[in-house]
Amino acid sequence: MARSLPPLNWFRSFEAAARHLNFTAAADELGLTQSAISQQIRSLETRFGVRLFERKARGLTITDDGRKLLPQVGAALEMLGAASAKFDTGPTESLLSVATSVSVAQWILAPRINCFLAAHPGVRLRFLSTVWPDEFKASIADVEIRFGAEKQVGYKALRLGPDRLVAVYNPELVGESSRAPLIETVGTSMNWQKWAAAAGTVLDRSPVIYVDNFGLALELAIQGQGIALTSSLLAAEKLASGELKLLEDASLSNPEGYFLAADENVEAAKNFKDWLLEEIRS
Amino acid sequence: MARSLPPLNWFRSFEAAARHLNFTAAADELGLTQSAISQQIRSLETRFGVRLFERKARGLTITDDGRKLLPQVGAALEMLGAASAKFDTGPTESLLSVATSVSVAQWILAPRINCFLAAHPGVRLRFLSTVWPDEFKASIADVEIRFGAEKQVGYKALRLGPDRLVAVYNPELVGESSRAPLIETVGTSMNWQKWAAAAGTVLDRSPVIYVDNFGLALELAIQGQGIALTSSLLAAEKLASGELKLLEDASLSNPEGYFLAADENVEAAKNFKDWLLEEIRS
DNA sequence: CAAAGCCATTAGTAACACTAATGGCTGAAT
DNA sequence: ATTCAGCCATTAGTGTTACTAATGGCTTTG
Repeated sequence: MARSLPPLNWFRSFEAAARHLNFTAAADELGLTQSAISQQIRSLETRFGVRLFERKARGLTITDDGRKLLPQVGAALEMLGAASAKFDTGPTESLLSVATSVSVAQWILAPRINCFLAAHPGVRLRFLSTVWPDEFKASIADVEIRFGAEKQVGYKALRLGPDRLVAVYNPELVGESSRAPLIETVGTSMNWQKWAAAAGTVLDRSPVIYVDNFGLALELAIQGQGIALTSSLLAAEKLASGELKLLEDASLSNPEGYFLAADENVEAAKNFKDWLLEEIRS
Repeated sequence: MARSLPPLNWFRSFEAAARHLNFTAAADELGLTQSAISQQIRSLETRFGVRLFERKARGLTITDDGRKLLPQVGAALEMLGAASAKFDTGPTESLLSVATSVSVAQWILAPRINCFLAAHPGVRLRFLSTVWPDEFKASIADVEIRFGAEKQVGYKALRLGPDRLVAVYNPELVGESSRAPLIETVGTSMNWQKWAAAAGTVLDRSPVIYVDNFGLALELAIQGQGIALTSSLLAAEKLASGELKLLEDASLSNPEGYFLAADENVEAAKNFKDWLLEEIRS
């Protein structure tokens, strides 16, 4: 997104034309003239330097380039359409819904959830897993645990912690060798360069594996696939048990982390929140 | 998409302002003036009838409505950016993108990925994790592993298997007691009723925990949280090692499973596909 | 208290996004 | 073979939009 994007109307016209394979029909659908559609598509083609449609006597055929462009444009338009519409909140059932990052589900909740259930008999749980913050799931859940930066979450959300960025490896499988592949998590402001700077060391290689959540990075480390930059919160038990070790004992404060928010009007949600905060504290 | 969408530039300005929480910084980033940003945000707020930001003396805070809007707008912008970037003359890097169900990432790929990397030195990996099939990630990935039913995936996709629906528990933590909580995975056509019918047994209780992917069900079982209905493909190693046991030795054919598709024009993707099919076979 | 930070508003205008009209090309129908 | 229909491309015109520079208001900081 370094340069400006074409106007949204160009994309809309492209998507409609691709569906109808006919500028005139697309124009009818969008309430424009055929001329406008023709000009927008030509502008888009000029901008991208490719032909998006072949013009035939009775309409269009889409080119390979046009076919490539279509899924993302279609999805983006749908997303912006949904974003512009109001969401319906589904009726809340007696079931406690927890929208949670898959990483937290795997490493924090899965080992401990029996304690919560034992302390609150009769409560049933529904987990809604997310890789990235998911507003739809959050809007229908009673509790949300999301990954992100503090300034992007509500002031009522509490960060789960302490949580720092650490480099971990499995000493049994990787050994003390520092030649193991580097594993980096994308989608955060942290990376191996920053860790190395904080550790006062120099990286002699680039990461080999990129993942999009700290939980998978941690799993790969445990499986001996390499040295992973991940969250100390997630890795806490494995570090305490010695199954994982810190590389260089260096850790970084991480602006992104896991934030917990609960619907204070739902008793079970409040209980869950209190319980989880206590679990992490101890 | 019944009515026209706001201009794309409004969404861009909104996203930048939400990131910076400062119109002036957003303006600098987008190469516009603060005035333009201010007007665009106001126009967007007027259009939606909600306040997206609270204005403070030293910048902004984002409202709940703004927070709701942000992820979809961010994702759509990223999509359109990626779609547009495809037509820039950027050389494709030697990074193999794998869009994969989190369950397969955790249970199948994480323990084995070193074998692939060892056999193909120089290949770097980027994992794009999904809970549900994600067309965007699939469209930008070289390999896709998706959960679903055969009739919903392309004819070229191969099912990973054999894979049946099994009920598993951790004998060490749960013991032989059949009073442990039931864990059920939603989003498939299978459930505890069907399993019981196939096993010729009767359920005397309802599930306590619902999860939305087989991988988390399996994790909960291993952690001793109960008896989980999950995929035999995912559970294979834990069953072979005895860490998990089958309840009643009953298993069901499952119409939903994990399907693998690779871009045959990408050498590394073909290699990955061949490797994974071989791994699962052995 | 003065200065800095930062948003809101106004007036002005270049650029854009469309329309109506016209023309060119191909395929279908006779 | 000829005519007609379908449908895209292009042009000229113009109303609207999207921006800028300038200014003002309010709060916070030093």
